[in-house]
Amino acid sequence: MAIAACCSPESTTPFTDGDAATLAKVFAALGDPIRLKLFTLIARDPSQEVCACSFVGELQRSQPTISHHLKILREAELITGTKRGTWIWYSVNTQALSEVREFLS
Amino acid sequence: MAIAACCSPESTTPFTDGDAATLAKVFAALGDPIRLKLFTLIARDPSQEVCACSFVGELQRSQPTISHHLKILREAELITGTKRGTWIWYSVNTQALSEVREFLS
DNA sequence: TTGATATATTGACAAACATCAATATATCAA
DNA sequence: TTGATATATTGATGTTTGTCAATATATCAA
Repeated sequence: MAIAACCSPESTTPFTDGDAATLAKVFAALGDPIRLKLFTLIARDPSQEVCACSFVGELQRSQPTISHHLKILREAELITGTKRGTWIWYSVNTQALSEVREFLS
Repeated sequence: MAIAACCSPESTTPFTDGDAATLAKVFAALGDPIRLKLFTLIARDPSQEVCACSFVGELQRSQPTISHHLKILREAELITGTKRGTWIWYSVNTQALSEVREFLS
């Protein structure tokens, strides 16, 4: 039987479906060029004070599109936004980031 | 003018469109639960000798679907496959992996 | 050569996604 | 309150994606 010759007798699935889905969601959030730029802009901003209006001009996407992408990054818990007045201040969730880094090690 | 009050005078886009697309492709490759499991199975296998037939049984997807996902991981250069006889031996591209890790630092 | 097996490709389809225009909500300033 | 602005939501549309059945290609063994 070729199956027996080829397949390991039993390899355990690396993690639960839930864990895989959660982690995949994080990677998928970074798996779009616009979101990757958004994330990098937020991560590299020393003041960590960013409003979406700057993103619109820089990334050449409409305001609803930027808003949509920021939501996906938020839901993946890669960034957090704090509303202060009319603006929202974004910063990177370093905890989530280090978990991703740990997975890749 | 609120624009002037809110936006930084000029923040440079983090990287070129090409670089963003390439890196996004890598993250997108990991942005699916099945591919995340595939990648982990390959990465954690001490022998680094894996054939797709084991993946089919383990991940409960058809052979064409597994083949399709492996192709996406290969095209993102996260894994490499070496054909020896009828089987393909997969291993993780550690170079690409460390580049991703570096980006997240 | 013939049969069995490992993997890839094609074609099709439903679901998810990226995008924008229009509209809504919330906050500040006058 | 009224006007301006920052952000979110809705609805629509074209594109991409995940999936499988069917088929093709390649390799090994008898």
